[in-house]
Amino acid sequence: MSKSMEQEKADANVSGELVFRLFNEIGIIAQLSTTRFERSLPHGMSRPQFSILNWFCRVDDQASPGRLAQAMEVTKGAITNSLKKLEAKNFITVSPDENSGRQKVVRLTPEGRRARDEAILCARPAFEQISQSLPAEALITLMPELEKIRKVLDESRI
Amino acid sequence: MSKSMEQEKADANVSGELVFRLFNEIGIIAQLSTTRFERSLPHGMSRPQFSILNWFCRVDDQASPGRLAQAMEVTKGAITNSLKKLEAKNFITVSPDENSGRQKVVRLTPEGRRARDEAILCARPAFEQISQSLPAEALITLMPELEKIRKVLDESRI
DNA sequence: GCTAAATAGTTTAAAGTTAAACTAAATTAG
DNA sequence: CTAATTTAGTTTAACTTTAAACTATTTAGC
Repeated sequence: MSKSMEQEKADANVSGELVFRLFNEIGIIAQLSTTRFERSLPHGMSRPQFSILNWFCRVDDQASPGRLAQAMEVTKGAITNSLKKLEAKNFITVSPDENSGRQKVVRLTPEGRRARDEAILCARPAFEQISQSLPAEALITLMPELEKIRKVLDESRI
Repeated sequence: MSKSMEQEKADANVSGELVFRLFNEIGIIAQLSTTRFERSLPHGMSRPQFSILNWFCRVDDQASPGRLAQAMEVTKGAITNSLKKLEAKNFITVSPDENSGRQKVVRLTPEGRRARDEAILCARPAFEQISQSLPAEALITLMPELEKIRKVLDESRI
């Protein structure tokens, strides 16, 4: 046994402290980047609203609210809220599912697709400004690590 | 000129896309980690409330609301809100500044300090569970990069 | 000195989130 | 086949956040 029990405990503390600082840093970055992103979005679109439209363009062209909640990693209530906003803007349609009376089917409208493309165009300058200050290599190293962290949070979800 | 203008533009696009995905990932991690953290906190304490108490323990034993707003990177309104909650719990005191009639002085109370220590104790298991699934080396590599990103966001703040 | 501009905090409105309670529909058991 | 359980979505209450309007104080300019 190369490590004493005390040492292991100390390691755990150090590591716990590290994780804590990590999440603090991530929290602040999320806050700053979200407000910046949202200010650049058109149609009074919010980040969550954009994420849903973007999901439809990248993953599938239809989905139940529950599937969206899982994909976005938010509660069902949050999705109900976002879908209402998007439906009011005619960016999505929500219809009953023929195969299941308790589910619904959400679909992107052509306007929704256009709005998403427009949003990407509007937001690009904000992101590019940042990417100019950050070497791409750093980002490329970062991404897999962050995905790992997300996965751990996901899998140990309560 | 080793790169054509087209290539540079393509790089910018790739980089912009990367930054975008990065912030998306960070947003989800922030959301998941915040809710998990808050569920572990005692006294119905929120992450922002804890952050303020923690700041007093680590940085300075008194501050104006404005200074706290800068440190936490939130608006003044958000700080006003958080300070009210903390004052109601007797975790801080807010008094008029003798040197400036428009400023206030916020101080940690002994109860506040106890609550912060308690919070750290309560939250530790949640963080340690995560740190067991993530190699410490990865976190150590991550931190400076995240700090760099935060700094860029800070400095280019509008 | 007196007016104009900047600064510190508060308040308000609108938005998003979670958690928990609630409805309605589909499964599963017995 | 009926009763209990699980599942899908909605609603509500409580919370946080931003942005903008507003008050009050301080500093600058003339």
